[in-house]
Amino acid sequence: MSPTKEDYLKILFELGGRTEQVPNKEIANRLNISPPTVTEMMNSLVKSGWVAYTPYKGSKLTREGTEYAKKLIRKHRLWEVFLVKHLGFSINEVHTEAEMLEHATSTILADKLEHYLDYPAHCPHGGAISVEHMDAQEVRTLHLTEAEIGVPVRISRIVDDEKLLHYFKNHDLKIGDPVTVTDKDSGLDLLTLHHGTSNKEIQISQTVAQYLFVEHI
Amino acid sequence: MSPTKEDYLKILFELGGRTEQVPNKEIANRLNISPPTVTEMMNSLVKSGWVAYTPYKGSKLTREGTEYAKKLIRKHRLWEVFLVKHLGFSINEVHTEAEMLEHATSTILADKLEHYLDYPAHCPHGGAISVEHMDAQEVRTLHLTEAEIGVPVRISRIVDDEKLLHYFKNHDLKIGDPVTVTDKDSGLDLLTLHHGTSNKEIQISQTVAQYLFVEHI
DNA sequence: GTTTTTATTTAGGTTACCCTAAACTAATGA
DNA sequence: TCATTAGTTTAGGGTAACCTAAATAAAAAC
Repeated sequence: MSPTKEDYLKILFELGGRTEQVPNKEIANRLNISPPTVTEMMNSLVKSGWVAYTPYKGSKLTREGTEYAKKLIRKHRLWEVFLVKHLGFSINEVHTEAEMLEHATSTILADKLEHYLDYPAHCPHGGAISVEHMDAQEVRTLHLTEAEIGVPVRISRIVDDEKLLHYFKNHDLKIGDPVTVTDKDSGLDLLTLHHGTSNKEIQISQTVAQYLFVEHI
Repeated sequence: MSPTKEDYLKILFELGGRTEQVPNKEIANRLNISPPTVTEMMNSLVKSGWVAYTPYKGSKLTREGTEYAKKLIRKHRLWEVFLVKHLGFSINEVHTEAEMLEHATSTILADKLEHYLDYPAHCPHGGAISVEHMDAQEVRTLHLTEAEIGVPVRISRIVDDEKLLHYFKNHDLKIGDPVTVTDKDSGLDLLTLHHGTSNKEIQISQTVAQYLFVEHI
């Protein structure tokens, strides 16, 4: 498996490719790659058994593909913990570094690293590290956009993407913060929150809010 | 720079490409690649300024190429220290892991890692870590094959290659051991040593002895 | 139920990195 | 010095991963 193909599997996972068919365009957007290249790659991933692909519909991960993606994400998150806790990187810096390291990490190395880090439960962005917990976390958590108006929730995870992390930092939102959605305006793509700790009103775009995960308190 | 090209620079450095012209065949052998591929790659490395290449003669690193190679070797050795000291890998296992990690390591990451490891002087195979020490080490140390008969020396460095490390382990040779060359037979490709710590006679092939470095005691 | 728009695919092309077979240089040795 | 051999290069070819432009399919809008 090449780093390139690993990236496709991971993105597919992050876009919900375990349960739903992910359209080519979304993958193309995320990876900054042209749609024809995605089609080509999907055919190749189908041949090696990682992906089930329906032309004009989209791609889903096979069971093997899902397992592979989870292992990659585990490696990614383990490195993030190491980089933040031991090397002193800031949460916003680690994504790019971990993105490179994950492809250069054998299973043995990941296991030894996990032991060294004393089996952390979550990465600095709140994502579950153990392959078993990843699914459980998915069940418990919901997208901020899905939270009901007036129901208090707690931010439990942020999809780790450099730009997104900056956006949330600029809006004073971080993991563990209690928030309550007070208004949703789809036309303006706006979501209004009451921020529990600062007691302030915060407005963020719904598009971006999709990448914030919350849990019921 | 691709990992592939980085490997070419590193091998060139290890084969003495700072000072001498390294023939294509040696590179081809080391990387398990066909000679025409090496020619092609050298032309490409010349174009980007890393290598000076004389057709039919061989390749030398430019100053920039040498600097680049040293930085890679530094990253490699830093990871080896981490893998052995903190993750509990054995000396023989770390080479392959470090070989992958080095290409995925930014300068910032290497710097932070070095700080975390408390600025180690040598990798587990005895190789100098700081770019400045690498040259100094070269001046001080000599190939075991160059050691004079009867003059006691100490093993200071082993080129870290999986097969070589196994070979030396099988012959009970490790870093720090005092040895004295008692005989050299070029016809049989044999080198006979008196091993200071065990007080035994050890015979190893001269071909392999080229990868053992020693210092005068 | 057409038409228009959007998404996807096909076709054809590029670069990086690898290969083998054949041609050519350079070194060796009779 | 000329022939043989060892090493290198040229020629031609392959796959992976990207691209753009054009064709086609599906979804949305009228």
